[in-house]
Amino acid sequence: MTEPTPRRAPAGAAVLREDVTEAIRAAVFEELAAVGFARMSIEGIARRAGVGKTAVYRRWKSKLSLVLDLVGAFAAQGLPAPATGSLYGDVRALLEVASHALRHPVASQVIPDLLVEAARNPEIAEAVTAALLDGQQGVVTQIVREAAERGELPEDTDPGRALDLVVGPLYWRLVVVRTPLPPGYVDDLARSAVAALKA
Amino acid sequence: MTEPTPRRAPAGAAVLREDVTEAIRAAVFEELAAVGFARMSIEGIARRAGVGKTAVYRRWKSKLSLVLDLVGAFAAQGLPAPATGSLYGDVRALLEVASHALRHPVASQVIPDLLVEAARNPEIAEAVTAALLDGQQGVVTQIVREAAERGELPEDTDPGRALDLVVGPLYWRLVVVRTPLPPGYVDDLARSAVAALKA
DNA sequence: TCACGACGATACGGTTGCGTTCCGACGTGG
DNA sequence: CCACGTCGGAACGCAACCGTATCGTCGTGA
Repeated sequence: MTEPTPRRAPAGAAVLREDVTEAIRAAVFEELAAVGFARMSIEGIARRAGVGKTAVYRRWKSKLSLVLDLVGAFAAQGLPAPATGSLYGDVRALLEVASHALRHPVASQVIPDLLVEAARNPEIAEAVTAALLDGQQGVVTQIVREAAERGELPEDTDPGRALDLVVGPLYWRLVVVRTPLPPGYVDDLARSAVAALKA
Repeated sequence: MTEPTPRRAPAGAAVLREDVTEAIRAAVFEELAAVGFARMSIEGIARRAGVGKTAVYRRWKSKLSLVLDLVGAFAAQGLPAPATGSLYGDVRALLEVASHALRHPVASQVIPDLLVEAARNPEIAEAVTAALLDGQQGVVTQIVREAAERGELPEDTDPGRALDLVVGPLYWRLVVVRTPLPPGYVDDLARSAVAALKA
């Protein structure tokens, strides 16, 4: 007489298993990309990760804290500021990194999804701001400051507006319009952004 | 003996009542802004509109067709193209209209929510594109063409990229960053966009 | 005048996810 | 060597919403 139901795989030990934790993390990103934060469920995450619901609840107390934790981990990474020696070079490098990130299929779904959710949930707003916006703002602020020191930009250039001019068009194109970028688009965009900043 | 439960209000006639239809429409926008498309339910709409679920199902067969119908109604309106006689004036007028729309609390929630949903649902994508993006693209295309005729822009200016440069920064600022606009921001942005286009 | 059909209300069975609680299996650290 | 605590799995009661059906009420158009 064989087992009527297939026996489950060997279980863990008296310590949270890191491979299980990692599987959950990965599943959250996939689920977030596939259905969005609003539709995402703990059951769906556990199903996708191939773990029990209990494994999730043992680590996080809710869907929100789970996502906040993951987003926070992103924030800790930080974003390296380019220092190419010219405003155009710096802007172009920043746009290159950003366009690479926003073309990633998971990121291009997750980021706007969380941004929309942030408009309804202050906790998400804070986490996303810290993870994405603050980093970009910091980089742009530094780029502007260095350009001002070189005399490429006026001293009183507003870094906030600079961020809008540099990142706004790319985000609009990649996330809102969602049309493929023609060759040389990022270069053209960097050129346009520099012209806009100097105006 | 009085009524144990309060009797319901007088009911309708053998024709779909327009006031009920309108109440549902309004409730959909409010619900869409409050909880988003993903979380929105027919029951919630009926509750908010103060009507029975049947009144909704009598008009639309699903949440999706309901939203598609409403979005489609927006598309029909069309967007007037400014003709101020100068590229700066036209761009400024367009940004003025757009910033006014995106500052409306309902629109600033509903539009990005539907755009995110559009990335997952082709039907929503088509409706939103027709309702919002095509209109804006058309206006920008005309503005660019007229500016080219005046010699303000090169003949080969790409209208698609022009839309990115004009609308992108404003959308980023109002919908993504969600920071209040300083005085004169739209004027500065129009100036910057014109400089970017000419570069 | 009166049949028709929309109205709100209510109830139905079904589905999904919630958060919790068991369970037996299992491996690690004391 | 063995107690501890995690493992996946299963089931729990609860809540919300689905889409449909059936009420009695009531206004309109023929």
